[in-house]
Amino acid sequence: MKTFYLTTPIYYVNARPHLGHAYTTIVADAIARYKRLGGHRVALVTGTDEHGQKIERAALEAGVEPQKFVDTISAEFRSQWERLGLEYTHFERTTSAHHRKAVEKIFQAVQASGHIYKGHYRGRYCFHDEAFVTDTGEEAECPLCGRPTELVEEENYFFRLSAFEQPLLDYYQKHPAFIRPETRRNEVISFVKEGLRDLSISREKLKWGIPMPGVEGQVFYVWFDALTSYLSGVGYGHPGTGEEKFADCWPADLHLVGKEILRFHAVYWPAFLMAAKLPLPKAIFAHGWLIFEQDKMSKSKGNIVSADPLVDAVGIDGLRYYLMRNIVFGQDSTFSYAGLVQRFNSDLANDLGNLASRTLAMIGRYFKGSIPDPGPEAVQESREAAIIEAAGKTITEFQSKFDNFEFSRGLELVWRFISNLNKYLVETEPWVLAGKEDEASKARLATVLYTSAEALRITAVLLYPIIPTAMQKLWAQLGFPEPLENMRYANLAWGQLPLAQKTGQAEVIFPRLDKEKTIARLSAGTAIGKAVGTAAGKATDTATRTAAEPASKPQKGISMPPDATDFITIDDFSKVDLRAGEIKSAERIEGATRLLKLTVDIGAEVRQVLAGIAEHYQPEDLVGMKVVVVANLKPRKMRGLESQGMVVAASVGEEGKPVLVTFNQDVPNGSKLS
RNA sequence: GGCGGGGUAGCUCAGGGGUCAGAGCGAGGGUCUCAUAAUCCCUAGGCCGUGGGUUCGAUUCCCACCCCCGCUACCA
Repeated sequence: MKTFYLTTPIYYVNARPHLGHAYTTIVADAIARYKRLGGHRVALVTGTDEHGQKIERAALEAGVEPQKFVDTISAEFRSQWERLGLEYTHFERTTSAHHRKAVEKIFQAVQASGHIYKGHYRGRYCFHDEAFVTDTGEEAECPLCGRPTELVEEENYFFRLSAFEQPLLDYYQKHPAFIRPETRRNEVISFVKEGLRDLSISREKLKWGIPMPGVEGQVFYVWFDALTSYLSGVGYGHPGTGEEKFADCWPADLHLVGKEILRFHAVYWPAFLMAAKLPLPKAIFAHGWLIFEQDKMSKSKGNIVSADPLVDAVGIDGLRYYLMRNIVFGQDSTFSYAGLVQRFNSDLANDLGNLASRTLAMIGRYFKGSIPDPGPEAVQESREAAIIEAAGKTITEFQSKFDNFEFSRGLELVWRFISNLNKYLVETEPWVLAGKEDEASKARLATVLYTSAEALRITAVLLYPIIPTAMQKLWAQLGFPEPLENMRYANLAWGQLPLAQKTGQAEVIFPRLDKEKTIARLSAGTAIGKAVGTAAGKATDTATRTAAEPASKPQKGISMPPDATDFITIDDFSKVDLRAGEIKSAERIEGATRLLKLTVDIGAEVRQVLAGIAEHYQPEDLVGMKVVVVANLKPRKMRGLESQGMVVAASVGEEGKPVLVTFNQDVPNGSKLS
């Protein structure tokens, strides 16, 4: 059988590893373990994407060579995975020598098939975001930052993406499971149907990249370089043994990506591969984002959640379980400390942990810690038959859910089984049986505790991919000397718990957490970036969206009170020219749901100001209202209209409902606030 | 604007033309005592977004509307 090969994205090193990165990688690790128990050899490649202008610049600002800069951050990713106990077979770096060979090789293959040509790239460019801006008119502003863009032109090499429109559509059609979830697949198809433009794959002005072979002064542009890591990670372009490994692994069985980079994986990547005459990956799964509780954590303040404090609070398995169980894989999910702690207590501590604890305690007490003999079938009752049947069903259905990426559903099934067992113990009352002297009761007691222990054994095997450490502990407590990871689902069936096996040392596997205290502790110490200053710390500031990045939107809501390092001086404050103004007119803007166009009299002049308050204010209610205007804010165009300032409003609640600031007595228009 | 997804109990969601619309969590009450003050049992009376239509009957089908979200290309 071919090795099951899956990948995480290779993470861009302009941001330190955070919970979003950890999420993707944890899922990948869980799938890898699951596949191993399913009898597959598994290759899991993760890594870091280390080229590009952002990196070049961040290194410059940090005062180090780019290579040194990326070495530092890349190492942080590896140490993060180590702290999380994540196992991968290869960590690819795009600055490695063999990756460079792989990029050259695939480029030559694509070139040989005639899909590369030299052309001129002409477009508007935002220097701040280092982004090319398309589909905009003259003097367009950057959609990301609002700053003006400049027209640039350079000679580039292009990939003839347009030639792959139909082949891609055909491929999607023939392989319905290629892009998942379904809704993402629809998006990709509709994107491709609108027509594909050729893609420039090289850059002239960029220095920090892989040089294009045979061409002076051009380096590969991001995706041609980055995506190829999926090939170089399993030996593509490596001389010697690489060939063999590549043949065993490629095509990849699964690329796990965040939804924000799906298009590159579902359109560009297959097109590159088709052009290079390489087989296409079997599946690409785009997961959603973790949306952080906005009043507790705020990206704008730079305190993106790191996985480390979460692990300190609930353990690696607690975090893994939460992410796999609480999130419907593929969908966005709100992340909250309360949810994390609650899941831990109710599912892991109360249900599973307690079941293990009570079962093993009774076996210890009533049978001197040796697995009792359930006796002949005659002494068993319909209750046991029901448990046995439920176990069988759980084993098969759990796998069918997991095979279909429905992790939360699969776990739900296991917990239904666990719940059955807790109920079973209450109904059979082994502690009562233990107090009786007759033979029938003794036999019954043995049956009940065997049943419970055997059910735990099966549960441990099923749950190993999700909560490996805890299940290995349970495994040892059940008395098994060999590692749990050697088990195979194919052999998993009722009745394999060896009789008279001595159980191990009893120990609580999931100690219940004090909810209030844990949440308080988490709220106090989850920020990264500030406290952990290194030469590379600057990278956080330029963080852009990466896989599973939290909070894609500008943060609203109540942010944390500033700590001492956030103080500004009075001079800083006085840079902001705040003026009292009177709203003279207000009207809706066609096609805009949130924006209102206001004219505000600020004394010396009347300004046109656009405000995103249409959802909460009626235009007619605003006229005549005194408001506070930021008068020296750089004008910016929105919806084709220029906004010459902003009105100040409180941002209330999770939705950030705006409440305009006004005065409690009349003030002349133009009064300066200080 | 176009395309796609969605609006169901406090929360996260499932369901699907017809017995009282479901689950988990949370909350309230009760129970046992083997166990991690855990388990187990009972309780929640939710206009199933709004308005029409089809039908003996719609939350489930159709139409319109409102609201939310995603995609609509070269930051990664």
